Amino acid sequence: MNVEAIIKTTTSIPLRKRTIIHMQLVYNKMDEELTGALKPYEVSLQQFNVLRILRGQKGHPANLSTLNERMVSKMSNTTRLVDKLLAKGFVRREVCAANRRKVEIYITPKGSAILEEMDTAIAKAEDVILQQFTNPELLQLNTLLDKF
Amino acid sequence: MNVEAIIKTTTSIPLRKRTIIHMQLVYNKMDEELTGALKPYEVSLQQFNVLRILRGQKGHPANLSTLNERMVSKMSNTTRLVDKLLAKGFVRREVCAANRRKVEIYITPKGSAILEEMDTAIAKAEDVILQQFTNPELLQLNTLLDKF
DNA sequence: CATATACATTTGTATATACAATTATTGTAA
DNA sequence: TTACAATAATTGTATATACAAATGTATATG
Repeated sequence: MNVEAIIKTTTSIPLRKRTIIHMQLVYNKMDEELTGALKPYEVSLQQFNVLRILRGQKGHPANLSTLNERMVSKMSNTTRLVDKLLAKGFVRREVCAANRRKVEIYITPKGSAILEEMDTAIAKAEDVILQQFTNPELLQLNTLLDKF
Repeated sequence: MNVEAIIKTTTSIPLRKRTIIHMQLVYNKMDEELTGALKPYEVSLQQFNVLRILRGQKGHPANLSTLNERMVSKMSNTTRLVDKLLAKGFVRREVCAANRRKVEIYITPKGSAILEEMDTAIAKAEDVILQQFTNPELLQLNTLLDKF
């Protein structure tokens, strides 16, 4: 990926600015690839992320604030995101008996099944995104990203 | 930035998946910092980007498709983005005389003045974002990002 | 016990963006 | 020249997201 070619500029960009633009370009590319992989399932990356979190609960329910904490991209409206998953039958939502302010959200068997298919699609997309990288390079990249 | 701590997971994430999540987290953090820097000026990152492109034209106009080509994050509705800059008096829009399908967009003196202020704010935000990096590390990071 | 405060989620509203269809203009080929 | 295709921008509409206010429930304090 050549930054200057993509944003069609001839003048050279200072290193710091270039780094930030670079990150944005890579993110856009990644996002496009991942979102595309999920398109057949008609779920967004955010919705996929929530389903994965719910699976990680291994039968235990999660409430909205827990979901929010664990989401890769926090958002201000998890209620409506869960509404969409609910409409598709991928999750179940109940009022928490012990504390009726809370809700308990579970992934359904239907949600689990579709999630497994999505996993495969996402894994493929990840391979495409990272195809140029060797393992040591990925480690190196992670080390650098830790500095942010 | 510790990925596992941020998304509050105890299980270890495979390197490839971790890299992608890492990129998303860094992007979110960057975006928050940059958007925050622009908040006092009530422009979005996208609008800032367009103003910068227009300045780069050095008096020459840009039409919508040119803007779209050069934007860091492409979008499907540059018309309305320019509408907002127009409403603030930061740009001027004219029908191209040579080809009346095209429009010619110029940055106004008011837009240029405010853009200079934004530059300062953005430069500060960039410093905050990259404060942990040495120059060689930034070069190394750019080299790795090129692989995407 | 009554009242105030904190908590968890939901709802209203404004704004942003994506995608498709439409309009207007220009270029091209029979 | 006329008809058709290509180009450039705009508009309509649906969906997404942010932010603030509202709702309902639980906890703490006098």
